[in-house]
Amino acid sequence: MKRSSIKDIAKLAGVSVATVSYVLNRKEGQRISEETRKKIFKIAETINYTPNKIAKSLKTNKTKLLGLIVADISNDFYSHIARNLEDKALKLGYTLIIGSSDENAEKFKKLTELFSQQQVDGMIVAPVSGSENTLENLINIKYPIVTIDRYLKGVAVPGITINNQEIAESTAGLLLNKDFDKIIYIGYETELPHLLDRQHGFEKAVGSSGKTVEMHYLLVGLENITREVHSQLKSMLGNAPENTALYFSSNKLAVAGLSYIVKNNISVPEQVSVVAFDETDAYNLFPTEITYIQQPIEEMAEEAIKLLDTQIHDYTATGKRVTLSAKLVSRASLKNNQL
Amino acid sequence: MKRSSIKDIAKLAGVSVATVSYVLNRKEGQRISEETRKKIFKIAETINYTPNKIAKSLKTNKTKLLGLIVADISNDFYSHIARNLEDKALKLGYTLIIGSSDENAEKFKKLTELFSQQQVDGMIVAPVSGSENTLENLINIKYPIVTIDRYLKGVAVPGITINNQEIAESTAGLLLNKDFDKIIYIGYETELPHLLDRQHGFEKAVGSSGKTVEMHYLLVGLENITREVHSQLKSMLGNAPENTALYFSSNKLAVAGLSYIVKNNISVPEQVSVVAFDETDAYNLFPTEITYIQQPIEEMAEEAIKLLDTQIHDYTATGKRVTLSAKLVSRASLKNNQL
DNA sequence: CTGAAAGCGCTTACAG
DNA sequence: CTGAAAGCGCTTACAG
Repeated sequence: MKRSSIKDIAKLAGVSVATVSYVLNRKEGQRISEETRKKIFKIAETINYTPNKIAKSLKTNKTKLLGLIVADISNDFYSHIARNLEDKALKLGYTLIIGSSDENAEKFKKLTELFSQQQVDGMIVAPVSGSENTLENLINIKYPIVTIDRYLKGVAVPGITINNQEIAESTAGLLLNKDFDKIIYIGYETELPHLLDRQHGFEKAVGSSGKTVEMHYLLVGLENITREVHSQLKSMLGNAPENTALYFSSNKLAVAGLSYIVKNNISVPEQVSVVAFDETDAYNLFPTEITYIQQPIEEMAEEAIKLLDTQIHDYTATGKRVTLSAKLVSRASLKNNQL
Repeated sequence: MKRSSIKDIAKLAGVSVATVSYVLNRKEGQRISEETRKKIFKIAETINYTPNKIAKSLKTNKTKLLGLIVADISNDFYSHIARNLEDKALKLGYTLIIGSSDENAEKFKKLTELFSQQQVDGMIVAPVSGSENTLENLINIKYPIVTIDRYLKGVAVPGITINNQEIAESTAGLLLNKDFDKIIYIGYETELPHLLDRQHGFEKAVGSSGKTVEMHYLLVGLENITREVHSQLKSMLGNAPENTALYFSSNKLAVAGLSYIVKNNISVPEQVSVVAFDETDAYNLFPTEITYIQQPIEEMAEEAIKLLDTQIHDYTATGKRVTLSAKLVSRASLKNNQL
């Protein structure tokens, strides 16, 4: 594979590489005569010139590359985040490098190192438990970083979050007002603040209601989440539950839980009402339309890129956080959902 | 953001940059005295040195970056492909840049240009209709390319495919042998060879059986696939279908179709048997376990990376194609599925 | 209106 | 065992 360079064009046009560079970068319209401009463009086209951004990057210290670290790109939520980020990034001339951390702090660190070596202009990350130090080191050297979805306690880095606690609290309130005989909460056992926020919001509503709710916590990143959820539901619901509400704090948990419901012919919302955090196409295959909490993914992506771009051009470690609002999409899986 | 360079280390260690480079790259174990080696490593660590791969790339003409172009990264199938490619690539020291073409030849071309400017060492692409020229130009300059999932007619480029025609034919044969009163095929109206292969395989089996099958074709990349499939099924199935079989040629079509079935309380497989190409988590929420054709995604990713790596190290435009086998996962949605 | 030259951070033959 | 030097393909003050 042989690539042509600015030098080749210069030689063919009988001008200096400087001139070629000026023309190709469309700088200072008046600088170069229209004649040479035309000649240069034509030659560039005929020899099929593509600029070497690597060389440019070395000189300008900008790569126009952005690193994205998610927990797992094959997860619905993150692949949609990635897709939206890709679009927004492209608009500002950035290209995305994507890596999956697998909820592993060591792998997370490796990815940041990799990205840093590739000289990405900035990173958008969904940090994992135990990656506080990694993030802090990046902040210390003023590497432009923005968190998305998640954040870490005590680490002052700009980022995008949603109103986790608030939306969980109001949703819980909705459930508590509907006089269910039993409310079951299926969430994660985790240190991740954004998940704890959701949990605390839920608990707060429960506390002030004076009612009891069965809370169940599963480990984040569990191998066989489905089996785990099934066995939990089996002991809690049995085969003939009545007037019960089920709250899932992620779409993965919801899919696992709904598959149990389907397999056991439990009817929704007659026997069990269901509310879930986050959406997924899978809901469409469930007999009842699922009530879920919808995150503003496109907006999150837009704000994340905007915030990162700002950091790149003018680094100020303010730890500015943007909070967006998730909303409850009320559908048939929640009884009397018009109330 | 201030980064330290090899020069900083050289100065601190009182040696030349050449020496530092040799040590850090662990070349020729004997060359440098153990003493200086240790000193250099220590200094590198204390000043937190990260190599600038951009500079290295400029010199070595290798970036260790791979470009991946899929139709849409938020699509289940492609996000899983991407995830597996990411893992395999990392093992060989490559990092993935990902872009979505949206089935748009112009966007596909733009992405290849972008990747080429970023000097990716090679590309893994799922080409779109109309991108023959783009691919050919890349091949002409001997850019290492591997196709995955799809391929294009008349373009000799190495790639990974599955036995599309064969698996579609044998699956169709299975359906035709089960004396359904009606068999309905829902596929795509497309020029994409891999999809045509599937269609032709299906048609071949139908032809040799002497039976009739209702074939329906939808445009690839349709905006509202769900509505379209619903309206098709409404006219073909009505509300009380009997002894009917439904074949979907992608997971997206299947999800659309199954949501119709769910909403209309049609029972599977009692009234309608269902077979789909490709899988998705969503199947878990459907009351009956879905019979589907499973592609060997991990193996496809492994072979793609291997093939591309080979091309990168020794370019020979042989157009070598690797064909892997998809297999039918037989479950309850197909009546008498033990036969 | 245009060119010569330095320099971005590395690698690597070559010389000693 | 180690260093001086060229060069990868660009950009950009500076000089004319």
